[in-house]
Order: sequence, then C-alpha cells, then structure tokens
Amino acid sequence: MVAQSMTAQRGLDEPRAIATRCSACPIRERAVCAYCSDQELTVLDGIKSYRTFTAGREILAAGETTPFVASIVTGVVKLTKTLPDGRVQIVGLLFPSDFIGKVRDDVASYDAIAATDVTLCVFQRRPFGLLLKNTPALENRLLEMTMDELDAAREWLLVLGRKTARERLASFLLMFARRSKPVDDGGKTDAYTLPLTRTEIAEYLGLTLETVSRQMTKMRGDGIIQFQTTRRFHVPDMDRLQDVADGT
Amino acid sequence: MVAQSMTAQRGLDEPRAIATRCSACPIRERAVCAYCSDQELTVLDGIKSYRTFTAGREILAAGETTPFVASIVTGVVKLTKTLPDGRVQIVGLLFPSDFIGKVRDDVASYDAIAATDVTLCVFQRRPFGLLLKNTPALENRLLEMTMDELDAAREWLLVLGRKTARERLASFLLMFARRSKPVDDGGKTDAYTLPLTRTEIAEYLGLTLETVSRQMTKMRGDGIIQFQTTRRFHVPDMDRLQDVADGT
DNA sequence: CGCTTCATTGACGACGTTCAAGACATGTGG
DNA sequence: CCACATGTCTTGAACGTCGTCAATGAAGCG
Repeated sequence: MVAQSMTAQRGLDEPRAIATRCSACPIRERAVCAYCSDQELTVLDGIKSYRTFTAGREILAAGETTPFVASIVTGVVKLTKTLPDGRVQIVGLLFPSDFIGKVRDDVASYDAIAATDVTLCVFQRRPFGLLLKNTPALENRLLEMTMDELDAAREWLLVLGRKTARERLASFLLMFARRSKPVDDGGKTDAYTLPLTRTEIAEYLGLTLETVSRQMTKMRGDGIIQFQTTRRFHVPDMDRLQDVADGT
Repeated sequence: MVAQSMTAQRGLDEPRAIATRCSACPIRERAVCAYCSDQELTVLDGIKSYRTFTAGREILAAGETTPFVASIVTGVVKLTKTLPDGRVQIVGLLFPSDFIGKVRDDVASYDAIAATDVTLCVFQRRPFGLLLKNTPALENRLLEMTMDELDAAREWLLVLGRKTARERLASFLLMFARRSKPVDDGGKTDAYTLPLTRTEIAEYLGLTLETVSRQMTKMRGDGIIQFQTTRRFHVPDMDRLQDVADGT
C-alpha cells in the first residue's frame, strides 16, 4: 500500500527497460565500475544480476549478514539508524550510481530501505570481494566513492550539529537539487520532485515533520521556493537558497 | 601560550622518542601501512618524514591545497567546519594510527587542528598517490580505514540528529574510552584523560559549553562518571554509561 | 464514497541557548 | 610568597526554538 501510493508520486525513476549489458548501462560512467576496461566489465557482467525493490521495502537490515553489495541503477535508497526507543535518523541518502553495502564486514550497521521504487545491479558479496582484490580499477573507484560519501557525511554533521531548522531545510533542498536531475515541467523552468515524505525529510534533518512542514510554508511565503504540488518544487534563485542554507 | 597550557593537561601523548624506522613504529599494526610487506615499507620509509604540531596549531586549512597526507603517530587531531557567522562543528576526531588528508582531491573541505601536541608521519601527497596506485596493500588498508571512518561519521549523525544532551555526552565519553588507552591512575581502576576542553566537546556534540558542563555535573551526581580533575574521569560501570548513551 | 496516508496549522511546554556572574586553577611579575 | 592576570569551568536566570499533542484539510485508492 505504502509502496504503491509512493510510486505514484515518485517521479525520479520512471520504470523503464533495464540494460542487461554493462555497455548500455545508464550509470556506467559514474558507478563503481566506471574505471573498468571492457574486459573487466565482461567479468563483472558474469556475476551481476538485477533486482528491484518497491518503495518502502527493506534492502539491508542492521545487524544482519548481507549476502550482496550493489550499485543503484534507478531510484533512491535511504540508510537509517534506529535507537532502542524508536527514534530514527537517516544517515545517508543514495542516488543512482551510488554503492550499497560493506565489502569486508558482513554485517550492516544500518538499515537500507528503498525510498522510491529501486533497481539495483547486484553482486554477491564474496565474488565481488575477490574481484575487488584483483582489479585495481574497481578498488580505485570504490575508494574514491567512499571518500566522497565520507565528505558528504561530514558536511551533514555540520548541518545536524549547528544549523537551524530553516537552514537545515534549505541545505536539504540544495543537496537534493544538486544530486538529482531536474524534471522539465513543460515551462521555461526546472522543477524537482522530492523522493521523500515530510516524515522522511524530518528523519534526515534531525527534526520533526511538523517543523519541516512549518519551515516549508515559511520558505514558500518568503519566495525562496515555489511548490507545484507538495512534492514538486521550483527554486527561482539558487544563490538565495544557498544563502539561507549558510545562514548568511 | 594556549598550546603550553594544554600541553600540561594533555596526558594522552607524552612526548617521547619517535621511531624513525617503520619496523619500530608504534602504529605499525593499524596505520595505513599495516598490510605492507617489509619491502614495501622500505619504499614508504624513503618518502616519509616526521612533523610535530603543538596543541592548537593548524595542520590543514579548508579550501587550501594540501601538500601532504599523514598518519597520526601520537596525539589527537580535530577536523572542524565553520559557518560564515562563526558557528563551529567538529566533524571528526582522529587518534593515533588514523589517516589525515585527501589523496586525490587537493583541497580539504575542513580544517585539521592539533587538539593536543601531535606527531605525524608525513608523506608528500603526489608520491604517496603514485605509490598507492601500485601498492594494493596500501590501497586495501586505506579503503578499509575510510569505510571505518564513514561508519563512525554515520554513527555520529545519529548522535547529532536524535540524541539529547545527556545521551550525547554519554556517547562521547563512551567513544573516547573505546578509542583511547586508559591511564593507570595507580589504583585498581582505569582513568581516562580528555584531550578536549569543554568548548571543544561542545563543538563535537553540537551543544554549548554550558550545556556540556551542566550534563557533566549531573552525570557525576548520578554516579555515572567520577572526576579526578576536570579532565580526568573514571567510569565505574561501562554498561550503565552505554545505557545512558542509548537512552534506555 | 469512505478509508488511509500525507500534510498543514495551532496551542502549549520543555530542552537547550544566551547572557551574566563567580569559582577555580595555573602561570607571571613584583 | 603574594597579587594579579588569564583561561577554564561551573552555576544561575530568562528567553526562544523546536517538540509534543491535537485537530483539520487534502489527496490517492479501493
């Protein structure tokens, strides 16, 4: 139910024919396999398979042994941590070409959940781990991507540790606009469609959904953002949004 | 002056003779070179040098080109990000054997500052980058360490996003106790010496120094921790501290 | 057309911040 | 050795932002 209602508003990843050959893969240029030669690609081709998860489905569970790692082909995945009393924090948001899963550790320290319908390019963990050792191109890229994730996580520490609700929301919209492609809304402007509910945005920002909602309303009133629907928004002036995010 | 007053209370890293040969290095087993063979080590030996920074000194500056990367031999380094209006957040705390600096990007996205007196094993960035490409043992370990840092950063996102002041402080003390060696205080118990001021702890926890101080006092009153000095503390029951950190 | 989920808005209260004063420790110079 | 300065830490009181509780509205789906 949840999955289907979300599918309708998802917007980011229209279901589409999925490439079975790496050479035709939409994330070929930026995924973990980006630096692989055609020859290395054929090896990868042999151990990969595609899996889809409907919105809301659990992909990996914290504390459990994970049998696979994967690249995100389409959709958005959220990584969450939960306190014993149920408080939830989203600790990572993964977009197409991003990599899911630990290579060495077999237990995940967070849940991975499909925020939208998701298509993954899946590798069994063991074979992938072995391949990684013998394929510098693969390991180079994975190191690069992991470092980028670390940078992003540290940027978010600043957001959660020091920014106000308004600044957090602006930071989120900005981050999202940068990492997702705009949807052409038929007019002369670009619009973005949020893959998350207000609750999920709150979980990402360390706030409550009420506070997120209030700040959305306020920013709309200030002309910082414009809403076509509750999920679809347009930013008239990115620099101005950036200023809000930086508290300047 | 600041540096010297801090040196007096530092406690973590008494100045000591520093190994010049890798085989005698105190962090040999856990640093980025951990998986290197003796042969590979001799190559590293050739491009390394030691540098010391007194407490408070800047090691790397955000936005500036960094000429080197390094392993921490002794001391504690804090990574900080600063908002335009001066708000500061510590986004990482590095201990002996941890690795500093970007290998690929030449500009840092945060400041690195010596929290105590620090000794680094420094490598020029270019030669190290080249060596990294040709030395799987080095790259394997760096990938592993980067993934661990990412895990730690995500754990901290939960702390900053969802935990109360009390829970944050407990999480910090716990983390610190785990990553640093206890100081034998001559009795039957282990004591830990904090390498950070109250202000710095607050910068790490997304709080103010007053809130940190109040929570310290309260936890002492509750018998969760005992203070020998303002910097030196003892934990009678780690499990109890863990419960406080988890909000249970 | 009713059910469910999602989003908005309001009233009130709590937790942490801000502002301020004072205590404590350490180092310096007379 | 004491007076004084400096940096650190503690404690108090008032304030404000955000969380909690609650009601209402809007949208999609059976």
